[in-house]
Amino acid sequence: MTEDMKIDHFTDDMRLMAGEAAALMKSLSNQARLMILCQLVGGEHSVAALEKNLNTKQPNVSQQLARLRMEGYVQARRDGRTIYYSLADDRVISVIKNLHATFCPT
Amino acid sequence: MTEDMKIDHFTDDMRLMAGEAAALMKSLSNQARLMILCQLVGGEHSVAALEKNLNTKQPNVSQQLARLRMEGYVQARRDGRTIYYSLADDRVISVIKNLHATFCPT
DNA sequence: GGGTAAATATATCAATATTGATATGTGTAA
DNA sequence: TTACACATATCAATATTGATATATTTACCC
Repeated sequence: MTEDMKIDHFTDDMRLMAGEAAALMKSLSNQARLMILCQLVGGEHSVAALEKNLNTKQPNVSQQLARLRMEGYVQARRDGRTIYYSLADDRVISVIKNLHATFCPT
Repeated sequence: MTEDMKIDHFTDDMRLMAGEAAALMKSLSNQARLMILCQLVGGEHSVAALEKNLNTKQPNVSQQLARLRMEGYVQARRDGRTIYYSLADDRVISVIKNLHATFCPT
C-alpha cells in the first residue's frame, strides 16, 4: 500500500456514509440524548426510569425519545401505561460503547 | 457483577464525561468537519488539500478548521504560505476510526 | 359505564445556536 | 507590489433547545 493510497479523495458513496455518520453524531450531540442512549445500552428502560437520571423534566425526555425514535435509533414497547424504550440500531451501540471506553475512566 | 450494577444512576463525574462527549459529538455532527477529520486520520493536510475533497468553498473550510482548532481537536503548522493541519486529540482519532469501521463497508 | 389519576406524548414558542455565503483582511513568497 | 494561501468578519436563513401547556392512553375504583 503506497503512501498516496490514503484517503485523499471521497467517492459519492463515502460522502453518503459521512452524511449518515454526521446525522448520528448530531443525535449524540445533546447531553440528555447521549445519557439516554447510554442507559439503554444496559437494556430497556421506561420513560420514568430514564427521567430519574437526567435532571430534566418529563416532556423533555419524551421529546428526545421521540426524536431518537423518528431517526430509528430507539424503539418503543408498551406494557400497560408504561412505555419501555430500547436501542434499535447496532451502529448506535457501537458508537456509544466506544465513547464509554474513551471517555469513562476505569 | 449483579444485574442492578448496570448504569442506572449517573454520578457528577459521569455527567461531566457525558457533557464532554456530547461536545465532541457536536463537532462531528457536521459533514464537512467530519470529512476533514477523516482525511486528517491519514496524516497532516494543507487547507487546499482538504478543500479539494469537500464541495465547499475555502472560507467554509477555514471556518470549520478554526472551530476544530479552538476546541483543541486539530493543530496547525505553517510552512511558507501553506498551513498544514493535523489531529491533536486521541479521543477524536478513536471515535473517527470507530465511525469508519461501523459506517464504511470493506 | 363515568370519573379520576398515572404514564407518556404532543403542541407551541421564545431564546439561542448553527449554517454557509460574501466580502475583506493578513501573512508570505517572488 | 502583485499574487497566493489562508484567516476573519459579518450576516441572513435556518435549526435546536428546553420550557409550559395540553392531549392521549390505560388502569382502577365506584
